[in-house]
Amino acid sequence: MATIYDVAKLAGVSPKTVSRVLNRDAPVSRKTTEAVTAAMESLGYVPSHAARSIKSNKSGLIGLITGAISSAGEAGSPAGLPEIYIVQGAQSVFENSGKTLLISDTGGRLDRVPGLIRTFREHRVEGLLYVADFHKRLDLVLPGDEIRKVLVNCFDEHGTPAVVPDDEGGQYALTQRVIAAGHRRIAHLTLAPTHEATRLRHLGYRRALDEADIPYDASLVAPTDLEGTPGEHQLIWDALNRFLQLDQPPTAICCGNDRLAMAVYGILRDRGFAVPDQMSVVGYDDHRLISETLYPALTTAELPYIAMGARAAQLLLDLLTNPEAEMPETPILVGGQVRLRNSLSPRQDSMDSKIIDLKGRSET
Amino acid sequence: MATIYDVAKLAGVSPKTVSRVLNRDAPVSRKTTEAVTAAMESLGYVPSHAARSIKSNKSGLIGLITGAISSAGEAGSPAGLPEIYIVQGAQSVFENSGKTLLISDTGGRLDRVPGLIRTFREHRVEGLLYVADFHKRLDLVLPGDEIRKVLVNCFDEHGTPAVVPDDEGGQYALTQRVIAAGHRRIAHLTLAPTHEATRLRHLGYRRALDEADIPYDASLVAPTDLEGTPGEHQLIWDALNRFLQLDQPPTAICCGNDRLAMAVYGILRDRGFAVPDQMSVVGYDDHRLISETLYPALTTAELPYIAMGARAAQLLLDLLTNPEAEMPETPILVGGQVRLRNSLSPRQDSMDSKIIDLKGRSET
DNA sequence: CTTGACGGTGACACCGGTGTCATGACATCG
DNA sequence: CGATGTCATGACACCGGTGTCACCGTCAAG
Repeated sequence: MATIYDVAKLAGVSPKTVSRVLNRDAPVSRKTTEAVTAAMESLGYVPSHAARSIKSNKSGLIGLITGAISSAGEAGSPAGLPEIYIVQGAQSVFENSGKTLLISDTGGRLDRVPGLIRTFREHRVEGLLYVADFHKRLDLVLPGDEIRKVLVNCFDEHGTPAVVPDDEGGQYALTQRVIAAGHRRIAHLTLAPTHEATRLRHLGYRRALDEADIPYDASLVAPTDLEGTPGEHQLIWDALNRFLQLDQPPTAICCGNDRLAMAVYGILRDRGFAVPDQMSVVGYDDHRLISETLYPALTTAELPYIAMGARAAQLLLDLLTNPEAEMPETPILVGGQVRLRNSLSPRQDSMDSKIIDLKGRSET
Repeated sequence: MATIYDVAKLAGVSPKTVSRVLNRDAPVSRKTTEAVTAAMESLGYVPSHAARSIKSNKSGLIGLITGAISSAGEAGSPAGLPEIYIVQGAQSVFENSGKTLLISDTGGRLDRVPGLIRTFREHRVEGLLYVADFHKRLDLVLPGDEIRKVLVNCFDEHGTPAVVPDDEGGQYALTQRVIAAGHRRIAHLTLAPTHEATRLRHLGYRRALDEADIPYDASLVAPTDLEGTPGEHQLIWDALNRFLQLDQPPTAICCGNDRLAMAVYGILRDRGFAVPDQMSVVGYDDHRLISETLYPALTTAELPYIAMGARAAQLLLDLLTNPEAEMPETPILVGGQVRLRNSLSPRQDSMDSKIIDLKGRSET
């Protein structure tokens, strides 16, 4: 690989002058510039990032740690492949700022993190993004203060800057839409109760009910702890069965995520319920592979992964550029859209006239 | 960030001795080693990759170009997010060889590739993987011979080393299983005819039919050109409708991928066909998010993305380690498993007694 | 005509490691 | 006991760039 000395010799100038042409940091005569440019061209010269960075002490690298890539492969990963979208959002922001992303994945094993951090430090990364596979609290041992860090899709107790989805607000907005369609018996088939998202989304669900003066009914709520395990279909089947045998069965079901909704479609139809005519179903995530392909297409709340990645990248850049920038004390919430599709239909059941209650009520 | 000089001063030795302790490339007394190690520890010293690589002229970096990350975000990406699995497979191999992956994505725009290559060359990457979003031929302008390249999930006309899925063999094995379950009227709902995978899988489908002496019936084959477009459901609906109105309708449907199978589930049920009792359905890809979650779970052929990524990484390492290594002339085929799940059931239809034909016939 | 400013250029040191070679202290061996 | 070899260590140059400073013209202002 050609060096700056090769270029200098070929152009008949000093290396420093070549450097000046490269960086345009001092006046160079037009004639010299042309000679140097021609020499670079003919040698296929590309400056060495390594040589630059030892001198400048700036690597221009950002480290990103994720479990997405590996955890995606094996069964039991609860959220599918979302982290990739986060990476995408971050990529686009960094690319425009001349930073290069160094991506490593944990292979799903947290004990690999120290090794990855070590590699990052060898490369003198300027900042670090840690991306979790689903919204969670964690207690990682991340490197000291010399590297700026931002957590994405997770948060810790030490006040590390973090960007997370607005699960409460998302479920609230989605449930509002279900209510607006006339439903008042709305089931909530949640994810595992230990998930942060489950807790927050349930709060949003209840807030929407409260605002519509719909009494909360615990018998309309069921968790589906297991994810990706063989017993999962049975668990969902049992939960649905309980809903359907209630005196006043639900007319709509909010599912913890799109994947759950996909399973619910199959089971409902197996039991002779048409979606959405006899039962409306909504999901969460807007995992398009599912939400757009299911028949009928699924109404769902967007989990704004791309925006989260971009927001986190922007935050990290701000922290790097402006050392005095105030670190956000609490996680930054990123909200998503409600995607209305065909799986949510106005309530057909005309026996129940309580729908009148809803009229005359304007949005809060 | 501490340097080797800081460590040397603290330990009371020369920088070169610290270097020896780091690399264990010359004998160092136990006492000195301990002093140096302690100094490194207390300073939090990590050697600079940049300084090492200018001297050694080896970066230890591998560049990977993908459209996965970005193309995943927008609608219309045919294959979902598969490239990530390829990245995973490659990651695991490189990690064990001390290589670090530099990942860039095209944002779905091929015109960005030259810029990415330029960045890679600045970083002096030793090798390059190009990962396509689905099996295709392409004609990329990749950098010259100084960088070793391997194409993954794609191939070109210039004999660039490539690793691709064995679509023909996969569809063949899958169709064999469908036949073994007793089906003889087997529809094939393909992807867009322009896809390489479509052509190859169709060959596999026909080979399996031929070997079982089942005559090929063109009326059992329909393409679904559009993917991810609004008219898609309608197109699938029409194709299924034609199948079902045949004199001898199919008892099993091979779908071009799992996504298509998911849509077929919904439409079949809408029309009152139970899966798999009245119609067996199989997919392709083994996209677990779909195949394991659909109800009933989907029989499908694995698209061995992880293995492809690993194979490509291994090939690239071989080419790097052994400069004389022979470059494979034709793309390397990687085969996958058939995943048997509940969507394929033995043919129930007892009116048709041709099933007898199959008895007495042992596998070929 | 002298002086100073500025355009244009090169010599040289330095960034943080590593390869090469030299050196001193011992241990081994004939 | 001197020659030789090994262990342990350091001095120094070098990798490929860039910051600093000095230098030489030229041209305009005083």
